[in-house]
Amino acid sequence: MVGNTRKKTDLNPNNSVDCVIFGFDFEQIKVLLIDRGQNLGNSKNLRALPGNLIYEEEDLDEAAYRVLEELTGIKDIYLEQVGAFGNPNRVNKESDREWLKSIRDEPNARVITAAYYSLVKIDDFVPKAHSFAKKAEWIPITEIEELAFDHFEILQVAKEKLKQKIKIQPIGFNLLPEKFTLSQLHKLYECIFEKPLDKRNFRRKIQKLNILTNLKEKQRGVPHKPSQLYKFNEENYQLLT
Amino acid sequence: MVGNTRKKTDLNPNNSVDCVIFGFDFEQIKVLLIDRGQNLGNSKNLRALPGNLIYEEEDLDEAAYRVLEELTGIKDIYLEQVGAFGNPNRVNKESDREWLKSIRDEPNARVITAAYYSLVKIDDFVPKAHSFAKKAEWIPITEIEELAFDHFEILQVAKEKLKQKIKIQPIGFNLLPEKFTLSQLHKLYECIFEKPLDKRNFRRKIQKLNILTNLKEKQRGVPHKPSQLYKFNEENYQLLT
DNA sequence: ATGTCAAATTGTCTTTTAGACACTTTCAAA
DNA sequence: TTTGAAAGTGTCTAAAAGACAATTTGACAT
Repeated sequence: MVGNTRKKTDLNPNNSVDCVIFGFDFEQIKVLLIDRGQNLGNSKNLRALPGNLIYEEEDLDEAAYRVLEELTGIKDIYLEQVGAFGNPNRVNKESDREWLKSIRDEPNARVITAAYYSLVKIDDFVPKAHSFAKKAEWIPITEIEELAFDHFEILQVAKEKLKQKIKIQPIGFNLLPEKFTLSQLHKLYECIFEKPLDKRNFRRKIQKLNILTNLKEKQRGVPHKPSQLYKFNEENYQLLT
Repeated sequence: MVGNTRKKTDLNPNNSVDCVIFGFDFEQIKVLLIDRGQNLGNSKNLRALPGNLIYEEEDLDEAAYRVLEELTGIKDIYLEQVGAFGNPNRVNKESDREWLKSIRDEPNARVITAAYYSLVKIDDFVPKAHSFAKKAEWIPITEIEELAFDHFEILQVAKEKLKQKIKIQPIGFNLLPEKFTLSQLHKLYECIFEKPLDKRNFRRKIQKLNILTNLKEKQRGVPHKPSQLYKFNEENYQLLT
């Protein structure tokens, strides 16, 4: 699917994709959320997952990649489908209805969404003052209590799928920069599983996978013993399959 | 959602559910498929997964339960979502287009489907000569090579999800009658994993779960040592969580 | 130069789980 | 009573998971 000659009327008014974009800042897991900038008298200005209607001639995965690129400019992102969400009431909050009226041609259409989650190196998308600022923000996952539509529910399911997936496949590297330390990887796993993991056992287990390359290079400028830097070894990883 | 006063015009022309219904006859895994009864000159009469458009006011899960009940008469079935499938070309086979023309008001609509799989006691639905016969049949999964639409792909994904799920949760009981033997359960797991499993190791593992009740009752009329009968122990199972 | 702080790094022992492996028992039918 | 066919059963080994604490290293302050 190429070209940007699509018109708004090529949109499928009944189907959307929504993306749970996970990031990691070495301290906590964050999720990229949209601030819709509503100032409604009574109801809260709830944030939302980035998402949009799909085009009539567009595959679902394709639409998810498109939405992510439109929002963050990032291509070749790690993406997994979470599932389909189609509760007829998913759109019934007053503030959500208001918002749809302002952006959709058919604000009352019943919309079924295909949810995805993606893992992103957090520095690849820094909300800037003049771009999306006030529109897209990294929010710590622990601070998210309520979202627009059924997005909070989607987030919970996505979190669960991520936990399951990372037990089976070492996809965590998608959340880290090229060079990282074992402590950072360790912290990442603790954040995902939401519980402490024994340092020695974790290191043993991850090293046995044989998918880390020691860069023979050390952290610099830290006020304590500097850590070895590693990178993800794509070739060895492929051999596992 | 109650009442059967829905009209055909209440259907959402863009969204459907499709169900992979697994059964087990103590020998192999079977899937309940629809014979669309097409006699087309050139192309094959491909079978399809049971599925249908959803109603505008219907939840996805609800629609899956409805489709299953309409087809089999079975309620309270084990159901899991597989995911959303929305390739714009999923409907492009000639025979599929023909068929849609014969049953849909908007045969050219782009349809995104939410796929589910369900586990069924095979005797709960016996296709009979005068009911669905020639319309719905149990087909051994190993014999399925091609299906209508993208249903073969959906089947593959459903199979994979089932494999993953049953490693974590003992959902296999949904495929067996009230009373069953350990050998039958063993055979079931072998069929799902598509490989032989050691008898003693399997028995040890399943018994340690402590979710089987020995009925102190034996198989009768078999020309060999009769087997103990067991039932699934719901209470102990709940305690595991 | 020396000491202190903070995080990095490392190994052993125990428990649990997975996997390989073969003989005896029990009923029905001949 | 013999035979056939599947049921039932235990041990040993290997691998994985989990608990647990002391030493090392560089930056910085003194």
